[in-house]
Amino acid sequence: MGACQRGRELSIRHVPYRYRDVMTDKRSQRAADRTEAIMRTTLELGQEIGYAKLSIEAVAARAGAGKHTIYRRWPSKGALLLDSLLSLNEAGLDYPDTGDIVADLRVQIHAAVDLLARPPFGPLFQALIGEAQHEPQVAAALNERFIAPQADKTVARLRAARDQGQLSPQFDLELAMAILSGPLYFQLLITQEPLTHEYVDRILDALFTGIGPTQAY
Amino acid sequence: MGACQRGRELSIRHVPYRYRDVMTDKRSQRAADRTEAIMRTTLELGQEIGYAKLSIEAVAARAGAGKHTIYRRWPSKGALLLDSLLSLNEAGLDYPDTGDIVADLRVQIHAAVDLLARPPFGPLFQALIGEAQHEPQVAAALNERFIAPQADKTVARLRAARDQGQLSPQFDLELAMAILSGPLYFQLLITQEPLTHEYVDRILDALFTGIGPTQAY
DNA sequence: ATATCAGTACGGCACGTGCCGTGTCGAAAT
DNA sequence: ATTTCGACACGGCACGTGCCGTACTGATAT
Repeated sequence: MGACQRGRELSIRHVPYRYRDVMTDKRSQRAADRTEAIMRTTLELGQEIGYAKLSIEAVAARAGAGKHTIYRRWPSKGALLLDSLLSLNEAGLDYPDTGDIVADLRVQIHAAVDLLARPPFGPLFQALIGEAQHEPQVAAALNERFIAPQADKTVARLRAARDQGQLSPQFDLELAMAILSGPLYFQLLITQEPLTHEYVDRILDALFTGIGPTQAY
Repeated sequence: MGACQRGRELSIRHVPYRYRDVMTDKRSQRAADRTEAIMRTTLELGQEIGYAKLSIEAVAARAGAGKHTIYRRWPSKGALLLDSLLSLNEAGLDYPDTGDIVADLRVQIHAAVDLLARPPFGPLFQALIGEAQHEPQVAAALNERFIAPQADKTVARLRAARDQGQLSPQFDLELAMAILSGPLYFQLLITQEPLTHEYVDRILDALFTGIGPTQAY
């Protein structure tokens, strides 16, 4: 604990300033390669033995890296795993706007569910959310870099539908997003029953039968 | 170390522990007292230093108990904390049926939120849900002994309302429970914004404006 | 010459497990 | 009725293990 307490913005990773934007010089390139190798190894090992048994020592050993190299960049196991998971998704997912709000939400949420609740990365995501419950820094980074962007896209799609008159002008976009997402995380984290596309569809059907454009809500 | 190594018979001192003894004889009563003292200490220490820093060694030390006594009864820190938290709520909470489904749900959910998201026990509950993400046994126990009973009460109240004609006969009770509960856990575990009564009310208003008795859903 | 690296060693902490001697109990023997 | 005994859980202690996070080394690359 307590490595690098200096507030470095919202980023969890400790990237020296000179590595920030300039990927052109060879030194930065080397560092980036090592960083990527470490993250790849983290995902490998994590899938093999699970988050609980995953240790930084083991990652360093398999990656052929020194522990110091890892601690230089990440303050905790959670931060390392978060970066590793997000490195696969840096571009983010793009979602359609076909004009059919329910169909588009379905595509969007199905994709999120596949990423979050299915192998190979679902179990690691789930464990990371667990870790966030007693590591505020991990919680903040997870929110900012994964949850919020995903939520923003959902809200944006809902807003477009409202602007097109498919939803009531009083429709509360943020609340609707929470009502759509909540049951999925409830199923994933609390009841821990399988989170299927069919379940997503049932929720969408239930909600949009009741909150269609003709409803006051 | 090797003081008394002579002539010890090979008797097995530690016979497998039978978990639930009959509480009639004094021996069992003493054991129950010890158990309660350990759980009380667990909650004390947990509130002071948080779940992450809570160690079984520290609990044993403060409770004046041996580590063995703890390991004899609980397989993990999570199991110990779960028992400790639930020991306060053994009776469970009773909820009203005034005939007004929305008002009754509000009372019910407000009480659950107060327990789950407010000091003194909210943070510990939250950490325990986190632990459940990488300890399946904790997850199962948490579900069986806290989540499911709470959900059952919500479903029961919804069923009564449906039987009284306040909800459509096609109303899916389980799904509605998940849609009611989900956003709360989403707020608690994912966005980690404050979980207020006002937020609960907004969700209830939003949902029951849309899913009243005249709706097909 | 400078900086980063892998490798290694270290102190610290909590884990989970042995064994010790003690105290309390109920049952059997005296 | 008193004593003796075995069964059992207990607090305490020490052990070996595993991982933590840090510090130092010499090699390597620019």
